[in-house]
Amino acid sequence: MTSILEQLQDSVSQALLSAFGDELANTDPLVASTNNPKFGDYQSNVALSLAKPLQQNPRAIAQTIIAHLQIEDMCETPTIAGAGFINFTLKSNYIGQLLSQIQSDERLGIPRVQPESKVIVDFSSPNIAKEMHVGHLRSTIIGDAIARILEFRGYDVLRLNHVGDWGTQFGMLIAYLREAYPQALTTANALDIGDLVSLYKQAKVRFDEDEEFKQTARQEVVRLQAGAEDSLHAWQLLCNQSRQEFQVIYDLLDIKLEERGESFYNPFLEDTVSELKQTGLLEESEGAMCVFLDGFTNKDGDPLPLIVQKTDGGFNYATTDLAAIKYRVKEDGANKIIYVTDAGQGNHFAAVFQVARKAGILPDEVQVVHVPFGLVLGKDGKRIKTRSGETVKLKNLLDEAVDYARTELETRLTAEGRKETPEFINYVAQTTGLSAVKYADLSQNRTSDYKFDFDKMLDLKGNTAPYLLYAYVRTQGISRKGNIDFSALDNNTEIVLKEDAELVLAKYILQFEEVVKEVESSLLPNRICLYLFELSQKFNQFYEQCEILNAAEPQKTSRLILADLTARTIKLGLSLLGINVLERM
RNA sequence: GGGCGAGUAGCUCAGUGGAUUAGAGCAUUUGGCUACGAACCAAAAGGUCAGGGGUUCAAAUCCCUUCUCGCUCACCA
Repeated sequence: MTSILEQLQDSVSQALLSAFGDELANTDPLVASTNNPKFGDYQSNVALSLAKPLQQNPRAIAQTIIAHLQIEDMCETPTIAGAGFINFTLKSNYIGQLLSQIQSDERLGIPRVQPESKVIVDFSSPNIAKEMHVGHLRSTIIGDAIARILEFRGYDVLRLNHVGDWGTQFGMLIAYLREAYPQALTTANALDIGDLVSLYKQAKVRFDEDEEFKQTARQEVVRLQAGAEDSLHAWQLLCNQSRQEFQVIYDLLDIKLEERGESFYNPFLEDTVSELKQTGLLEESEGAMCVFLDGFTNKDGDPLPLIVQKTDGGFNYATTDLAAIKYRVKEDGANKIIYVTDAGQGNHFAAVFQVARKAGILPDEVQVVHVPFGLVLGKDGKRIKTRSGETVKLKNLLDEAVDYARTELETRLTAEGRKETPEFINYVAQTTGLSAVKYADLSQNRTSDYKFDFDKMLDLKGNTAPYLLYAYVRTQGISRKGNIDFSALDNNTEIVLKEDAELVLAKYILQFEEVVKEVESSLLPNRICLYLFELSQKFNQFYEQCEILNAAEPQKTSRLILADLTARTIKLGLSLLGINVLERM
């Protein structure tokens, strides 16, 4: 289905064309929904912007546009307000028709993109031998939501987990274990992940303080990259152990990912560097092989390099990222590559993208997008640091969220005198708790820093997952109470919309398509959250004001359809965020 | 010092050029359960959109500038 917004845009564009000719063929019709119901449902501001080029009074222009508009089916006669705003009010029978259309469609009228194209979403990407922390949580939750949205829209999405299983940090750990806990390098699961984390910290301290150890660690990386068997074996053991830990989190959060770590690109690193050499971009500087960048300078104003081969001969993450781009373009056939990482890596990606373009590794027609997100701050507003100690353990965090939800649920059950099975309680607590964590993260604009606050995150009121879940539960309560099968509702009945609350809800349901399409390009899932929250509010108002089960026909069926469409929109919307609904809670 | 980002109600945040009155939620105050689940709804109160210039018929939004805060600036990722 073409969204109402798109229909109006097309109509206004057509009217501009027939009224003023071809010069206005590419003029943005400036249609948007109104921010105040007294101005109708949609508005176009195009007349004001045309006043100067056309040398006419904007109200006169608006009048001319209206005279050429052909939208009798959708709208009442448009009106002119203020300086020259054109206001559109949808006809209620047209709204009813649209609702009937989406009612019979599993996708609620939202089309798939044509033609299908391939998108890689690179997200989560924890580091081997380290525990996942809240920063990975953001990447994981946001990346998963973006992948789900694009999948729903019909893109061929490849979800890649670019795990940190290579590089200097790794040599550092193996070098340290070799001297401190050699058995860990030969025996599976000799240490648990918590030990590995603290050993990593110790190794890091030595690496920073002890020049000799630093050299040893770097040599270890080189040995690894050269394929030394004992190093590889140790590395494999550590990876497997970490992998099991990650999977616990992914299972809990219902995240599907294909692991393709940095090491995967190891065989291609040398070729990548020689390719750069052939293009003439490569230069040696202070012993390292670099490509100097445009627009990046150091303190003295000199150009900054992207280092692709270190003085010791080892490669680094820039090399890996370049090799990964090449592989993803040539082998995976990606049309677009999305990287979901923290905003601090903005410079790195800008540099890598620039070099990849220059070197011809990244063709013009392939899009690369860094999707940054803000820092994770503690409740005190200070950064929760990755490498310097105190991190929130993800598993504990998630468990705590579920426990909180369970306590709250049990209190409520007691207060209401309800008896539920332990299975029900566990399931509801788990869904509510994990949803709350995901939703708290997704409902904020991802570019801003994220203040990590248990109380706020687990608050069951306001713009939170439980509010939406509860709105959904209410819709299902209607069908239970009235013994009504929503899916069996007659979709040939004319939908009658008379009350304000009905109309407001109906129009808002129809805007979901616009929101999904907007998020598809902006990659800001918080827009979906905001929409779902407002939809739930409008439903609650409708629910409060309009009797449903005891209404007379044809109101009753119309209202049941509204309830069903609300429910399906919430369910679909939440599924795009990786959140499951509950029938009862 | 350079680059990037941020500064909107007591708190957490929406809002990437449009309308007398800048929006939510939380917290505060008040009202509503013998209609489908009150985890709800209704109402009140709360703002020189960091400051100053500019562009525009129209600026929280675009440009310039100052201030404050954060992230980042070659062999970690």
